[in-house]
Amino acid sequence: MLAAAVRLFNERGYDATSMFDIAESLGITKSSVYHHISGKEQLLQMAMDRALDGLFEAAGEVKALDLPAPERLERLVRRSVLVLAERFEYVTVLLRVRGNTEVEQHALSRRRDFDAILTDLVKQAQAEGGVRPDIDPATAARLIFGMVNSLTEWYRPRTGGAEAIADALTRIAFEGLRTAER
Amino acid sequence: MLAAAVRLFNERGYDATSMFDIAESLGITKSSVYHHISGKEQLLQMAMDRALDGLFEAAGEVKALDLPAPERLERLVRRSVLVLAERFEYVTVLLRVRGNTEVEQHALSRRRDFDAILTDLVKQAQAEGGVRPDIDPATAARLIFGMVNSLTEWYRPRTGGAEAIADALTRIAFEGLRTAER
DNA sequence: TTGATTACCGGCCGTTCGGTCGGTAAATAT
DNA sequence: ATATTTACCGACCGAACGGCCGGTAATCAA
Repeated sequence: MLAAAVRLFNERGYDATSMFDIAESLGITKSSVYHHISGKEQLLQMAMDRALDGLFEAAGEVKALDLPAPERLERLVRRSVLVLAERFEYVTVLLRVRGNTEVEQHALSRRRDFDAILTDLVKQAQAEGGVRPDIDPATAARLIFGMVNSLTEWYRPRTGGAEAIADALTRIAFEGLRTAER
Repeated sequence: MLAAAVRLFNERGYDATSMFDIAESLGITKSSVYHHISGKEQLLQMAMDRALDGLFEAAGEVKALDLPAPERLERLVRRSVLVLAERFEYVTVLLRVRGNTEVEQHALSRRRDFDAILTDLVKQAQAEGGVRPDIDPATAARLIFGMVNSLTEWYRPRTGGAEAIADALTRIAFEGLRTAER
């Protein structure tokens, strides 16, 4: 049921999806939906938590690695792409909330926490050398993860391996588009 | 009035913004709003057009330049950042629509046209050399512009020059985060 | 077999929304 | 001074929404 709801949220947007729509897509009535969940917001909450848990899990694993910071940064970028691909629809929901309700604001708060972890990792990588120090760490972190998050706009899980995308993305992020000579 | 509406759209989302909200923020009544415009969707339409016109204008100007493709690509990326900063709220609205109505689908169609222009430019740049050929042009175009578009998520026009952001972004996009040696 | 739990349903309620309509007051033109 | 256009308003409408309630049918435990 969560899956059905999330699919509709992404198709039409959270606000534009009615409880009737969700019920209809499951072949039951609206009343029956309320037998299983407490309300529309709970579905949103569950979806966002699923996405956030995946991201923090990835961050935790990478943190535990005994590697130089630039290496850890690259791993986290790559892992984030894979989490996004795995939990695609949930992450898509997460990245669209505007903070209108308390539930949404709590999710935004967790996103900011994740952001802080990233910024810190970039900062470390710059300090250790291996990542260019001429870009503000917070800006770099946001740009790189802006690129990652933009996947929700066009990537479709069916299309093919998330690894190929992760490769292309990390290559651009760390080596850039420009070829060495010309 | 368009500016007031767009501000609210971005604060709470298009669906969550009522015509009453818009009227209230202008100090007039809902009925008065309808004296000036035909409906809520027209406001959305106008906002999205303002954003799209800016982007296509930038694309047209860059196309007219007598420069190698990689150079034109970099200019377009930079110009896009500046357009996004200039027409920030309008672009933000544009990048949030899901295609629920005909008006929205028309905007999405124009976005796809812009995307095609970009992909083509990347392809040319790869053919001329100067941009790494080992990444699918469509993927590269989407990732780079995903990074650009992600600015709507955190950039705030007040904060400071858009040029600084444009510098950081093009540096990452073309040269990458990694330093040459370490 | 019986009792309880679980899944489901039709019908309803209060609210909010986008939009309309008839009419008034101010500004502008003649 | 008068006519016309422009800006605005209060009251209202039908539709859609999230959610609730009382009740029924199926499932399952004893």
